[in-house]
Parts: sequence; C-alpha cells; structure tokens
Amino acid sequence: MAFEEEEFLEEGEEIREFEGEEVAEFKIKGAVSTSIPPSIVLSVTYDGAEGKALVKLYDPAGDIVYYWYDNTGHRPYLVTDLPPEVIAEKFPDVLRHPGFSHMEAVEKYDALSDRKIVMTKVYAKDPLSIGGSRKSIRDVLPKTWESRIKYHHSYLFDRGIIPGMWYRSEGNGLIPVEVEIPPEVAKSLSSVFSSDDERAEAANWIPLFQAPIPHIKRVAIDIEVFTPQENKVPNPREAEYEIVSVALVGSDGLRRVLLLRRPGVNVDLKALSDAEFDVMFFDSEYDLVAEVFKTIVQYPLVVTFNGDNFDMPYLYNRALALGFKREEIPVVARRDYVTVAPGIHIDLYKFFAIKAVEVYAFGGVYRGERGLDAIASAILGVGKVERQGVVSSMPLDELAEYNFRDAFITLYFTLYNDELVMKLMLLLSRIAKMPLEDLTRSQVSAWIRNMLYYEHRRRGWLIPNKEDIIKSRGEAYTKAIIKGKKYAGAVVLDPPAGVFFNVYVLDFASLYPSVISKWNLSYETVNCQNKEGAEKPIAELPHWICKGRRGITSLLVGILRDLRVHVYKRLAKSAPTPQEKALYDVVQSAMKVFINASYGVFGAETFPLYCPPVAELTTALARYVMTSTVLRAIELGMEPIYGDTDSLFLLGASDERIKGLVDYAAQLGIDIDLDKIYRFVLFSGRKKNYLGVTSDGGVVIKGLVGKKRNAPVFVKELMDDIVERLRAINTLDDLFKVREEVSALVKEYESELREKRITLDKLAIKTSLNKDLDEYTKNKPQHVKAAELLSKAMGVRLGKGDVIAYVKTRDSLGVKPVQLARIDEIDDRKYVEFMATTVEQVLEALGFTMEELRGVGKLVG
DNA sequence: ACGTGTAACTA
DNA sequence: TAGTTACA
Repeated sequence: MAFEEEEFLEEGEEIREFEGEEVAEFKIKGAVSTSIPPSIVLSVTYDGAEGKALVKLYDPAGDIVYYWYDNTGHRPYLVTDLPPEVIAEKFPDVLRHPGFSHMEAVEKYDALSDRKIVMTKVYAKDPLSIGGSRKSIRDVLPKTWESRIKYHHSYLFDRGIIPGMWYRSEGNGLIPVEVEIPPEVAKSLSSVFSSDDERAEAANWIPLFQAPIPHIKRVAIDIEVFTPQENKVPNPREAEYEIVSVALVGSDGLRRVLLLRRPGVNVDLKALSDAEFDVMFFDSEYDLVAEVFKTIVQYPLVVTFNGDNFDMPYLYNRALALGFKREEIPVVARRDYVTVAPGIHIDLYKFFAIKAVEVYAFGGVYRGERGLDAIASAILGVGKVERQGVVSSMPLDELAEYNFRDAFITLYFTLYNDELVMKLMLLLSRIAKMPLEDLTRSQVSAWIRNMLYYEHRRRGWLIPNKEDIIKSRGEAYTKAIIKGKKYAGAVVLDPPAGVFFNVYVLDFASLYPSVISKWNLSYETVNCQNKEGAEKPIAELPHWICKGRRGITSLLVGILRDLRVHVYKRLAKSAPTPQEKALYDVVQSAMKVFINASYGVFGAETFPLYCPPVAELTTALARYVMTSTVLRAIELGMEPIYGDTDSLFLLGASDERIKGLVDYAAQLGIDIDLDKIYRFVLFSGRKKNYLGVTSDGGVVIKGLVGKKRNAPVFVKELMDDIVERLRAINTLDDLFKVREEVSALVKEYESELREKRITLDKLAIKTSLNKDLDEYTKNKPQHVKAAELLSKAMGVRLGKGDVIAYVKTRDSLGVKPVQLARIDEIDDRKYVEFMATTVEQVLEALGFTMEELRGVGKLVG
C-alpha cells in the first residue's frame, strides 16, 4: 500500500523518485484549505520524498475535492526493540547520524509472548535518512529490530484517518465527524453481546456501518484508438495511434462523445442527432484530449473499465506525444495503478476480478467472465453487442455509439440498484481501512491484513512476523487427503445412489467463522507459551488454546459475525423503507466478504499472519460439529444421507426433530438453519453431485457435468430437457414415466449427433487457459493443443485467462479450435461418450445404466 | 497471492 | 499416475 512503511523501508531498496500528484494546475473551485466542511476521505497517499501526506477529501455538498496536507511536526521513524538508554549507550552512531532527529520510548504488547516490550521510535529528519540511497539510520541501528518488528508506521493510522469516513478541519488536522447511531442499533450492544470486551469492540465498529454514504459525483470514460490491424490492441506505452473517440458519461447527466474528424471516414449526422448523447467534433487530436482533461478535473471520481492498463496510460502517453506538458496532464502513474487528479480513479475491471467480490458479493453470477459485455449481461442483464468492423474504418456515428455504450455501462455499474456497487466498495474500504483506490485493486487477503494491522496498531500491539508465528505456534499436524496440501479439510459424507423424497437440508450458519469465534482461535491464543489453564479442544490434535485472554482474530470475526447475523441481516428485513433495507443489505454483504475469507487466510502461506494450527483447528472443530450433529440426528430418529462441510441432508425429518437438532447445535455454540426442503433429490452416488427439486418446483443442480461451464451447448440442452421432465416427478410412480421420456430424449439427441444435424458451435467445449501457452511443460491438454492451432492460424497471442472453444475431431491430433473446424470433421463417438457421462449421473440415480437405457430406447423407438 | 475435498478427463 | 479443469 502506498501508505505502508514497508514500501520505502525494505532493506536495500532505494527510495523511488516521488511520483508527484501534479495538482497545481487542477485545484478546482478552491485551493488547499485550512478549513474543510464535513467531507469524506477518498484517498490517503504518503509522500516519501516530501515526508508528508496528501489526503483527498470530497465534500458532496460543495462538490469539491480538497487536498489536505500534513507537513507539520511529522517525522518518519523506525522502531527498534531496544530501549532508548541502550541505543544511546551502545549504538551512539545512531545519535550522531546526520539524519537523526530524536527518539522516544514506546511500550508495545507482544501477543506471541504475552508481555510488554519497551521499544524505541527513532525519528528521522527526513525519509531519505531512513531508506534512501544515501547512508541511512537503519544501517547504524542494530539488526535485531528487523527480525522482530515490522510495519509499525502507517501514515493513515498515525493520523487517525479511516478511509470512507467523514472529517472536517479547522486549521490543525482532521477532526472526525460524529456518527449518529440509531437507537435500535445501539440497543443491540447489550442484547447481542455478553461481555464488556465485545460490547466495546462492537461499539468501535458500528459507526463504520452507520456513517452516511454520500453520492459521489463521477464520470466514466472510455477511449477508442485507431488500429491499423484488426485484432491488435494498441500499446498504451507507445501510444502510437490517434485517439479517435472518447466517451464521457457522468452521474450528473453528462453524455458526451468527442470525435476526431478524419479524412475518408464517413459520418451519418442524422443518426448522431438522434443519439442519446451529444457530440463534439474536433479537427485536432490535441484539442480533443484537452477537452477530456478539462472534463476529468471536474469530477472527484473517474471510473473506467480496464483504465489502469489501457485508457489512462494511453491518454497520458498520447498527451505527452501530442506536446502536453506533464503538469498539464491530470493522469498520475503510481506503482501499481494509474490515478487521476484531482480526484481518484477506480478501474472496475480490477474490482470485478477480485475473487471474493465475484463469489461472495455477486454470488458468482459472472463467474469466470472478465469482459465488459459479459459482466454487464450477467449483472445488469443488458444484451451483448457484436462489434462489426474495425475502429479505423467504422463510420463515426457507429463508432460514437459503441464508445458511448461502453462508457455508459461502466458508469451504470456504479449506479444501478441505488448505487449498490459504490456503497459496497465504500463499506469494504471502511472495514479494511484501505482507500478505495487500493481496496478495489487488491485481493481479500490484503483487506484482511490491513484490517488486522489496524487493530494491532490501535491496541498498541506489535505486529508479529510470519516466521515468529510459525516458530512459536508450530506447523500443521494433520495430513491432507489431497497431495500437496498442508492439512485436513472438511468432511463430505458419502451419498447413496438413488431418489429420495422429502429431504430436509440443514445448514450450519457461517460454520468456520463461528468455530473461530466460539473456540477462541487466534494466532496468539493457540499453542500459547503459558500452558497453565490452557485446554486441548479436540483429541485429534495436539494443539491447546489459551484460556484467560480473548484472541484478536476470534474477537473480530465474532463481532463481525454477530453484528451481521443479529443486527444488520435483521435490519435488512425490518427497516422502515426499501432504501434503508437495501442499505443494510449492502452492509451485511460487505461483512460477509470478510467473515467468509477469515478462515482461509490463516492457512495461506502468503498471508503475513499465517498460522497453520489456527487453520487446522478450524477445520477439525468443524468436522467435529458436523459428525456429532450427524450422530445426534440419528439419535433423534432421522437418517442423514448426505452432507458436505456445513450442510446436512436428512430423511425422516419433522419440525420437532429438526428443533431437537437446532437445540443440540446451539449447545455447541453454532447456529443451524433449515435451508431447504426438497420434494426429492436424485443422488448419482458421487459426492458433490446431485439434483434436487424443492417443494416449490425450484431445481438445484450441483456438480453434474451437464451443467458445467465447459460442457458443449448440445449437452447442456439435453440436460435442460431432462431436468424439465424430472421436475414433473411427484411420486415414485412418476419415475418410470420419466425414465422412458429420458431414454427417448437421449436417442433423439444421439441420432442428431450421428447424422450431424447439429451446428458446430453447439459442440464446442470451452476451457480456459490457467497459464500462458509456453508454461504447459509437463503436459499438453487438449485445449492447449487447440489454442496453439488457433494462435498459429489467426496470429493472435493466447494466454492466461483466455477461453478456448474447441471441438473433438477424427484427425490424429483429436482436437481443433471451433473457428477452424467443419462439422464433418467431428468425432461423434467422443460426443456420444460425453453425453453418456452426463446422462449417467441422472440415470444412476433413477436406478439404471446407459446400456439399459439404450435397450429401453429401442423398445420405445 | 484466502483454504481443502471430489469428479472427470487425458497424456 | 500426474496434470489439468471445474466445481462444492
């Protein structure tokens, strides 16, 4: 992060030249102010070379971005675990160093050893005396500090600034604006939380969820660049070709396309006059770009789709090439992204690519998709548009239309559903304590890391090193089932094959977070040094858990979970207006992202607070919860037929028996909910593989190959047809009818296939490349072979993230990309097999095999 | 740069 | 058997 000390303090690293915010020309409607009305923090940047912070604040009432610098009294510092006297006595070179300013004792709590340590902050006159190319103070400080202590300095934290929260200023620094807490939320403090610790912690968090979320004025921008060759994306570094069109769509109603007139390119003026945007024509590209900059600086927020990698750097480099001076260009390159001045830049491509956002916030609706059109069609339901022709020769009115559409969709992502996405981002940013620009570009592990660092700093705790955690808490004890994994995970019950009617499905509500909360799991409470009073929570593992103190991760995860379940999920249902309901729903889904990811990070080697015993205790205790609940269900007279991690499928359930099970789980400290009641479930006999029809006719399909993304469309269609028949099943007798219908269907599809009465694209198997082509060294799977063919034939580079559509052919290679194949080349036997595995998963549940089905098929046909 | 467990296919 | 993908 830009504001972390580590960025400029890594050993041996030279201070990078300060990439200045070139703001001088772009102060809008006001200068740096000593008095700022209530405004929200958009970004905080630590300027290493200048030794000051630049805070961008937005005042929605005045529509102004303020810059707030702090230059006064700030000295960068190092922290060492030696007390000041020792430094003065044993390491006098520190004091004599030209960059030395002063030092002071600080007391930090080391959670790993459960004791306080007197340490010293050694202040420098300027950042260059800490880590620059010149001789730095750190060189004369004893080495011990480096292995013990990391990340003590966060400009953001030192200044008490939480991104996305409201502040005002009266000359000296920023003053937080008090947040109003509704009585029904305040009341929850006593009703939901039982200990003072928890109440105090919850009281700290609630303002983050209750502070108002303002409308942030914004503009979406999309540029179109002349391309001499089709399929070739211009290189933004070189910015060799003309910017021919720029669309600007603002939340304030701006709908504008800037077009460059070029000789030989037609324009239908009538079409443009009917368009839903206005058009400005330019004869000079310089003037066009100047107009873009003039617009950008009017907005506190600029939104793009892939702007980091294309639009922004292209604009910047093209502007330089056109003769703009650096300070005239409101585009600023930072280490990991490109931002703007005076506002901030959010690249939605990056945000939607965040796994946790995709999975937990959007429920996987755009799973695996990366493109603007694909995500727009999944989230917004807008149809995809096939691009015809190339930018270079397209009539200007058509070009403008496409250009406008993309910018409009980009803006609309942030506006639909009462600004759901903006609200979500802002709430995530408050929880993670990360500015929007960083948050929207990093994965959930960085969010959780920053959240936990903040909480350590707030308490005056040392942030431990990963190696120290491992050294004192140990590695994992269990063996994973999967080769190459570090510890054992979840239980999956072996389902029988067959059809089961009236199946109740129970769900342990956020099982892993509940386990972490309930059993006090945290890196410092697990295998603590003082074993007195510690308890071994589970016989399977040698790990013990400290009694007397509450673990920081256990506390935080518990608070977030309880606030989510007992306060915000309820408010999302009971709030008086639909707007409030929706807002609380965003709040609870932002919390969900953190809660759900909280277990995984402790098992991730890359996570700075990596602690394998915490991770494996979580899964082991979850296994215990699951298996003991299964036993209890049997005692209560029910028959558990299947379960995976946190779900349990039961036969012979009744309201009373379910109640018994809920009570049992409550004794364990875990909430269990009735998730679904299935009219029937078809189990193929494989784990993670079933089809269920709920009492209201809804179909749930898990893991069946006919439903997987890579299944050819014709297989998916067959599957859909089969599912339609299955939905009609009400009783055992219906099964036999359906059996025959299914067999007829399969026959029909099979003959269509053999007689090639099917289009090629329906046979395409879509598989994504998880690596670049040249990285497939050990093996060359079929989709890679197809990708190589395609790459050669079309002259396009294919790599990580690209999706290859290929068909199986009769030739020696056995595959061809769908673009190069003909229907008569396909290997129908392979497809019949594919069909067979698909259908088998359903058939085996119905109690017969593909061979039998073929037999029945003959009789029917 | 969140985790492990399962299924299916292929070299 | 190991590598690869997609999923729970």
